[in-house]
Amino acid sequence: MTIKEKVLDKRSALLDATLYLVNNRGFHDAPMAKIAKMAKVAPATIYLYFENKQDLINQLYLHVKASFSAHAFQNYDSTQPVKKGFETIWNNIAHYKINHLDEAIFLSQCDITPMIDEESKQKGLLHLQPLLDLWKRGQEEGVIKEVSPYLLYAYTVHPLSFLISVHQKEQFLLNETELKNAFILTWDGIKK
Amino acid sequence: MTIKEKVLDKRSALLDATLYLVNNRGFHDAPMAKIAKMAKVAPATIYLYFENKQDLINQLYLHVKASFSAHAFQNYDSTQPVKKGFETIWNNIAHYKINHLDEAIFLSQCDITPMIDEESKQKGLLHLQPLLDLWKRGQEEGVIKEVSPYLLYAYTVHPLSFLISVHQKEQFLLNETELKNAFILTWDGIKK
DNA sequence: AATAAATGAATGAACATTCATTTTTAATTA
DNA sequence: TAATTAAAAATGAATGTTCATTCATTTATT
Repeated sequence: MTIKEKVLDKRSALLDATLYLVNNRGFHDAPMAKIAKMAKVAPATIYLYFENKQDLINQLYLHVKASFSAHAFQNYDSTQPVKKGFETIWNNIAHYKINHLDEAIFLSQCDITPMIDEESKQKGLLHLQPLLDLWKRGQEEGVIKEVSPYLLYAYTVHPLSFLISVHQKEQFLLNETELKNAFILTWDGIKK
Repeated sequence: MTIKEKVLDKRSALLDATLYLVNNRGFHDAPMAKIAKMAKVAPATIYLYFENKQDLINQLYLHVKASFSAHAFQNYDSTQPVKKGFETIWNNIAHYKINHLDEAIFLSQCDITPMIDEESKQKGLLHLQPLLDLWKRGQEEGVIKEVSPYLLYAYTVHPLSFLISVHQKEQFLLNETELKNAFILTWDGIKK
């Protein structure tokens, strides 16, 4: 393991521990000492990698958001037909959430609570541009309803947050069958 | 003002203050001292009305959830046609959220974060039964897709949480026109 | 040997909760 | 009605704990 890897390793362990604790106990019950212990590091070491607790949370948010976005546009080709392209992105997002449950739940928390600086949140939003572009093209082609992208997002991507949350609580099993159903509702909602 | 009113008044002021602070600063940054000050009461007084901070939050949750549910089924008549009945409930919910922004945002936080006991959350869920019954009837009549109520909820009620959150941040104006659009997406999603 | 990274213990602030008193209210008596 | 007393409600200061952050040393790396 190179030096750089070792450093990243420690930073990474800290981010992982923070994610876990914030998810399971909430921001109010994720003390630095616990985070350090879980990352197998002394409390003071956190401050070599992060300015303070708020900075740690902000950086974790941007880290997870970046990983999320990277997955979202895998294999996406902006020349595909609108429905096909949308299906690709939507499925990427759904599978990212299912396979990275903790990250998905953390992001949902961030979207809603005042845990993250507004500034960091704004940074996190930029990633979605290709999806907005696709929707615009869909509307120009008369395939997608002429409504605000906020509505489109609310009715296509956001429902997954809820489904993931009940899936995690084991109140509902979000398997491939249900995912197919979900996509039908998604598409029926926004198609013209 | 009768005695009973006075007592309820203080309890009420405490619930209001808690709602405000948790919404704007987060659970981790809503100290009992601040809550007391905002409710114009001494810190110790809180403990006459609530066991501890967790109990205060739990009771606030149940209080808001009850008020939400009361609104949700206003003027709802279970003998109406499915679409009509659903539209009534959905509109009630939408208008409750728009007219009680703080309450709506607080409920969204509760749904996602580990702020509230699972037990209290379960209690809060019971209120939705009439909507579940309506969906069941809709499916029997062949009007609504044969999918899990979790999916139906995710694609009809849950999107409002997101829309309210961007509405509150003034990134998007959720007025009557947009609400009408939203209902079209809602219905197109779940109708057979 | 010099530099960088990591540590554990120490610090001081913030916090939830308690408790000894004070204040308010209600009930009783004159 | 006014005076007295018992009970209830409310208080502000005090307590003990938890926590984020710092710092003087130690350990690892070059």
